[in-house]
Amino acid sequence: MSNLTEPEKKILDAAKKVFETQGYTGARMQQIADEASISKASLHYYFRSKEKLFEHIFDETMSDFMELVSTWNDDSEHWESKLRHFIIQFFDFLKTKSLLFILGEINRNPELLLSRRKKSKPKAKFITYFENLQEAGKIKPSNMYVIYIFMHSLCAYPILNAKLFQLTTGMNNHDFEMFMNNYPKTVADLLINALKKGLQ
Amino acid sequence: MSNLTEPEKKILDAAKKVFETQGYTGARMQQIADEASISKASLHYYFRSKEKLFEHIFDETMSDFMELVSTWNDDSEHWESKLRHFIIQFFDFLKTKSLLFILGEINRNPELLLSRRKKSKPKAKFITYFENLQEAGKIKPSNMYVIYIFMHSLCAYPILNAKLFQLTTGMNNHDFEMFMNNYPKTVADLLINALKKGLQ
DNA sequence: ACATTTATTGACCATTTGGTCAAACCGTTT
DNA sequence: AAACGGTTTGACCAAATGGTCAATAAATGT
Repeated sequence: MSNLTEPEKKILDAAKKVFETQGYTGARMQQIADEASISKASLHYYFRSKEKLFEHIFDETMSDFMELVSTWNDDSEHWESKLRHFIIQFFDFLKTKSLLFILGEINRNPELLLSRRKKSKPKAKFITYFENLQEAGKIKPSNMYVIYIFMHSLCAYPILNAKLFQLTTGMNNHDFEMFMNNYPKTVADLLINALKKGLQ
Repeated sequence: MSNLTEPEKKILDAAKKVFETQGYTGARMQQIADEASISKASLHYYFRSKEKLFEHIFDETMSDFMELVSTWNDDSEHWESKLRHFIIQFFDFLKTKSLLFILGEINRNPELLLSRRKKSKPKAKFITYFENLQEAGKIKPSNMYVIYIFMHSLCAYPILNAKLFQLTTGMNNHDFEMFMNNYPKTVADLLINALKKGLQ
């Protein structure tokens, strides 16, 4: 249950849209107000400054992202189907949220990460999960940091870079969409194969 | 041999630095002028407007990028060492040039790609190169578009996302640097293995 | 019905920012 | 040394932008 009022939600939705496409410096308070169908003065009534509003959006997007990637509970599901489910979920998430926004803002102002540091776990649950499986002899030895980074890269980059991939491969929108429909399965196959046979 | 004068080069270097860290909307003409140690009026003397200057930088960065990824000449080198060399080269390139800048600006204004479209090849040479190898029976059948996207993702994303990976894995700067030193070899191994054994 | 608090907004302000321009500067030619 | 073309810059401008505020309107309490 959100503790936000209706107008606050409306504003945050509008702000998210604008910040994610234009970035902090490119976003205009007037545009956010228009998107939320209120006056600029009202916008300032609810959120004191552009900076405060931005922090809200950034923290929320970042928080959603961190929550997803750190969710790796040790339930009864078999690791293989667990991994497949996660990858599907990850793709759905990435298609909605703008990871490019986060990366861009971190690049612009690396100190943005400091506020998040305290709230994050020291080691991704993903890594300990598979290290445990490995110690139990259920999968072959691999550097789980590598697997972790492989998974993220293979999932995130094709979405961030979709336009450029279309350009360099010569695929049109439709072909690329078809291609991407089948892509998550391909990624899952590769990772499962790597885990079963070991990377190094 | 560049056909640019000395002051033009100095300005473009300064502008590149500013645009790549701040983005188009965040970049300030005054900051570029300061970085190039000239007055803002001089800056406008050489490049009529911020837009013109931006187009120069964007096109140059984009052009360098396209040139690298489309360079895949069919020389005598064995495909395996060729791939290893390319990956090393690709990493070096990505560490220098700001791909995040390009992706961010394309996201902000997708029409930026239209100007580049005519100059790009319809199909990356990488893909035809390996499709030929496959037809010659030297490697196992794979979808080369998948291999292409895998390679790009595994190379580019860990560099774009370095800060966030450090945060979620709990590695410090030094550990992450050590890790990334060995990473290109790991990527090459994976891709070569996939090509030798076939993906699907 | 009246008073009080909460929302909403048009008008306005100070600052920033991309861009201009006339004047000064400098090396070369005549 | 005067004239000339290219270069440099301080001073300036118009537009854009984040933010403020007094006035008004709507909701809420008594």
